[in-house]
Order: sequence, then C-alpha cells, then structure tokens
Amino acid sequence: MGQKIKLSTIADALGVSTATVSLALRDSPLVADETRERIKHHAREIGYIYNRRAASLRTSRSGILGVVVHDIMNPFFAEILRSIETELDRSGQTFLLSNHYDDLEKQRSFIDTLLQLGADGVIMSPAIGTPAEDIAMAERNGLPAVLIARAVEGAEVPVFRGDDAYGTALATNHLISLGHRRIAMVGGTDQTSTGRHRYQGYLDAMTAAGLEVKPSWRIPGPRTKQAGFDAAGQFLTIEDRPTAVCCWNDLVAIGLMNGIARAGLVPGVDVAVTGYDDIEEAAIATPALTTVWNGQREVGRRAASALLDKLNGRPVRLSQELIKPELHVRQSSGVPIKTP
Amino acid sequence: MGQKIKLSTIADALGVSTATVSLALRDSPLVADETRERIKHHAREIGYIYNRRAASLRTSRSGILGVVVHDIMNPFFAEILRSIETELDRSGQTFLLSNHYDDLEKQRSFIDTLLQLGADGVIMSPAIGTPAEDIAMAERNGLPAVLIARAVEGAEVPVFRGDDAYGTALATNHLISLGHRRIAMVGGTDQTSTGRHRYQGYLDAMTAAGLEVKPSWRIPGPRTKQAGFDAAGQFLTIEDRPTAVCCWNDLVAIGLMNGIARAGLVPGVDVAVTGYDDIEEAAIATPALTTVWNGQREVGRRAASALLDKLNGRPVRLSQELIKPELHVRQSSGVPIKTP
DNA sequence: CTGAAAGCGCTTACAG
DNA sequence: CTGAAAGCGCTTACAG
Repeated sequence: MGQKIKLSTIADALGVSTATVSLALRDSPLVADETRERIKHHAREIGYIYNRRAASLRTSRSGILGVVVHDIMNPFFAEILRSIETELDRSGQTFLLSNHYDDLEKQRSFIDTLLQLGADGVIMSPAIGTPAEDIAMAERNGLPAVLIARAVEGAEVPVFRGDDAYGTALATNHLISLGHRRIAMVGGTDQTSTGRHRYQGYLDAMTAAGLEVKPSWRIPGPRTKQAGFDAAGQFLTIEDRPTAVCCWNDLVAIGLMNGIARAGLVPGVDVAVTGYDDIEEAAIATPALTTVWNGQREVGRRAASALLDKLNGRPVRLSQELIKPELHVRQSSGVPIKTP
Repeated sequence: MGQKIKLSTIADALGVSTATVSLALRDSPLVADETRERIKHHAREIGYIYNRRAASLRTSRSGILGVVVHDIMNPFFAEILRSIETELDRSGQTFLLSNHYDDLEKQRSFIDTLLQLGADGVIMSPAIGTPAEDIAMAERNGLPAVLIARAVEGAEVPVFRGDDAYGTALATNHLISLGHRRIAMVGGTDQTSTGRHRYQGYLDAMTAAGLEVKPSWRIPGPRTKQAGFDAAGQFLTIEDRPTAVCCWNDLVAIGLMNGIARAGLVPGVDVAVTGYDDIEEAAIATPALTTVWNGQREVGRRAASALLDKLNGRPVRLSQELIKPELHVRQSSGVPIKTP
C-alpha cells in the first residue's frame, strides 16, 4: 500500500500548505482557480482518499444519518426507506440502517452507536415501549430525531404517519357497504399507537353502523405473512364465522388469503378480505387485494426533509398533519353479498 | 447541553490521567480494579459518550463493516443479511448497508464512503459489470472484501455462493421426472454469473434428458414478483406452450403463479412451476412452491466469518466450496402428468 | 499500576 | 489569495 496519502502529501508535492489543499478540495472560493484545479487534479492522480473521521472530529459533523425501524425487510418500511434514500442521496449524507425487531435494547445499542459515531440525526420508528427519555437523551447529546409510523407519548419530536383510525374505518365501511355484518379484525398489537388507532377505526365504523363486535372476532398479534397464514385456522373455526376480515396490514391479509385458500375456500368469494398499506405486491396478489393506501413514500419524504431541516437549524413544527389514507378497491373484498 | 464530556473531563474529576481513563474504560488489565470501577462508575454517572471518530483516527480501526447488495428488500438478500447480522452482532462491529440496484456508480460511491469512513471491510454482491479493478482498489486502500452470490472475473477475493447450475438442474430434472417434456425457463439475466449458471443448469438437464429446448421457451429478464406476474402473459401465449416452468427465483415464480391464476388457469395443475431460493414465503404461497433451497443463511454466515478472519489477519482461502442446493418439493410442481 | 506527551488527519481562525 | 499553528478527542509507546 506504500505510504498513506493525506492532505500534507499533496501539499508537499505541490509546494502549498495543507490549508490551501483542504480549501481547494472543498471548492472554497478563497482559492485561486488555477491552484484549485492543480490540487484537484493531483489528488485524483495519486488516488487521495478523504478521511472523514479526521474531518468530522474537527467539524463535529459526520455526514451520517441513522434510520432504525422494526424490520427493513418489511415491504412497508422498505418503501419508506426507498423514499428516504431518494431524499437523502441528494444531500450527500450517508445513512446507517438498523432493525430493532421491537427490542428496546437493540434500539438503544444502535442509538449509542450513532452517538459514538457523531451521527447528525436519526429517523426512527420507535420500538414498542420506547420511553420519551430515550429520545430526549439522544437529542440532549446532539442527535436530533424524527419519528415515523409510531408516536411516543411525551416525546418532543415530530412524528410522520398516516391517519390510521381513518384508514381502517375506510376499509370497514367499505365491507359494511358490501352488506357484511360480521366483520373480524386480524392482526396488530395494542402495544403500539398504530395498533390502537387501527383497531379503534374498525370499532368506530362498526359502532357507527350499529353493528355488534364480538371479542372472538378480534385476532390480535399477526403482523407478517407467515402469522397471517397461521391465523387462518383460528379464523375459520370462529363460531358464527364473520364473512369479512379487516386485516392489520397487507402482509397479514396476503398470508391469511393463502391460508384460507389452503383450507379449500376462495378468498374474495367465500371470505372478503381487506389489507392496509397498499404495498406493491397488493395489486398482483391472488385475488388482487383491496387495501388502504398509507402514503409510505410521503412519510419517508417528509421525515427525511424534516430531519435535514432540523439539523440545518431550520424550524420544524412539532405537530405534523396526518397523511390521509385512501381506499383502493380490488377483488379481495368481493362482490356485494346478499343481506338476509 | 453544557460542556461536552470527554475523557479528560473524567480524568480531571477523578484526579487521574486520560491514559488511565482510556485504559480503564476498555478493561485493560493494566489498571487496578478499584481505579477501573471508580472510573467506569463515574463515566456512567455523568453520561460519558465514547467518541469513536477520535479513537478510530488514532487506531485506524473504525468498527464499521459495509454490506452492499443489489436490493436489501429482496427476501433472498434479506435472509443473507439476517445471518450476517447475527454473525457480526457478536463481534461488536457496526454495519453499513446499501443497495446498488445494479448501478455501478452507486456501488462506487458507497465503496468511496466506506473508504472515507475508514471501514474495516466490505461484503458485496457485486453490481453487474463490476470490474475486478474496483475490488482491487478497495483492497489496496485497506478495505478487504468478500463477495456473495455473484463472482467477478479476475477478482482475487473469496466468493460465497451456492452451486447454481446444480440447483436449476435439480429443479429441471424434477419436472422431467414428473413427465414434462416442454419446460420453459423464466427470469434471470446472462449479465451475472448467477444468471449464466442457472440457465446452464437448466440447459444441461434438458440436454442430458434428450429434450429439445426452443428459444421461445426462454423468457429472460424478470427477477421480481411484479416482473414474474407481467411475464405470465408472454408465457401463456407461447406457441405449443410448455407444461412446466423453471423460474429464476421464488419471487418470479410467485409472481408468475399469480399471473397464471389471474388468467384463469391453476398453477400447479395447469402449469407446473418451480422456484429458486426457498424464501420463507415459498411454503405459504398458493400453491405451496416447489423450489431449490439455496443456503442463504449459510452464505451469510460464511461470508461474515471470512471477512472477520480477513481483517484479523487470519488466512482465508481464495477458492471456497459451493454450497450444495437442495430440492424442496411442494405443490406447485403438480402431480405426475400423463405422457403421450 | 499511573502519567506526560506525541500524534492520528483534518479544518479553522488569524496573519500577512 | 496563501501559510503557520492550534486543536478536535482519543490511544500508544515510553518513563517512572
């Protein structure tokens, strides 16, 4: 590898100071055009690699942003991440991704890593049970945060998310309008704000329509395709089985439909199903999934842009408007059924 | 935020030197037990945050490993990443993830970032067209690399991958043994070593069985669910249509099955389908997907462990044995069909 | 077992 | 427009 090439290597070779080299490489107008070009050309020539650790030690800006979510392999987060990526690519920041799998310790250890690396900010979908103090601690130590998807009681940071209660109410009302009276809700957990809101929206819609809601119609828990698939058995054996299911998200809906199909029934015909999120796969599922578009791209875009604002000292409003979900009707909710 | 807390803050408060504090916090046996405990306790008390940039500037070890793949949201890579994560969590390294989406410039910019951050190593599934020199350059600059999934001609680094040709031959022979004579291959690209090997395995099996292979039976390109879904139309209109399809991967297979179902045919009955990878979803698809297990976890585990070996100066063999794929038979390949 | 001092590779006032 | 020098917060020989 020979000698390590650094600013002073260039400075010595060209007979200028390291200050001049440093300024030239960052396109400072202080440096004469001809000097700058000479320096940049030579740097490229000898394969100089900028040492960001040294720079950031000096400037206390690392160019690193953290993003931590429950699970980046979940298409819902994947779509948010893609739009964060698009937004941040423009800003030249590097982003450090992590899953916390709803494990508070894993989340803490990631935040700790960010602090140690001097990260400039973090976008997080907080793990279940995240105390407001965890976020306050990060901010006190110079790590500004914005939240996505889930709120944290008492945290003084902006949250970007959709109107979950409104969304499940849309889906539930759609099923009601098709003539369904017995509607189940499968998946989600009351441990997250998202879970509570989505369940509430379903309840509100049922109540507003004067419909009964039996406890056995609620199957809490599932949030993945596999869990949705596994829940099919439990759903199919409910006494006086509901004719429709409002699912926590698209993954659960698709899994559940596969489980229903495996049991010999036809989803969308024998049982109406709705999802939530409108992930890309929803449109090509069998049957195509009726679902609630949740504005993932918009969530990511707004969160990234708010974080950049925050760390550039621009004001960011604490309370953010909810993104309005939209119902996307496809085949899985079926055709109107006859009312008795 | 008050004053920034650093090693010297602790040293001053306790009347010791920064050297002692530094050693104590890293559990050096050089420091007396009592001193160490006093220092650690005080550090915790006042909320000291270790500055990794400063440390790594001094030691030239950053504790950062890079992982770059085509698309982390692809379940195939997702499973590899999970096992890398598991392996690296133990080592206390932080990992920096990135997608290159087969864009060489994006990959270069990521490698550049790793170099600037002084990353300790990188695991990559190289973008299409990656020249061996890109990898050599990284290594020359102190960034050891190991490859996963795809090989790069001329690159002097270990590659961890499955035996792709053997795998598609397994799937193709399975279809042949069920009585199929006209078998299509859908998806994949000849631009990657993986693509070439998988196609070759299919060809070899067909040829060995004395079967004809028509050019129209090969639909190259699709690598995602959506693309598999879209390819259904093309497949279904092939003249003298094949009765079975060997798909590039599970995503394509699942998408294709959905497309076939949308057209009113029953996958697994009207058309036999096999996948590749055996991602989690394969088992719960409708119908359950016959596929080739590709050892993702094993690939991730071996690659991570080889990288750790490499950067700890332990020897790593350049040539690595291929992971042997296994056929997992489920419903999508259907029951034996009558031969004419 | 502990301390004083140099140095990792940058950037930033400050002088000229 | 350019240079000399200090300093970011650690770790590591070296001395005691």
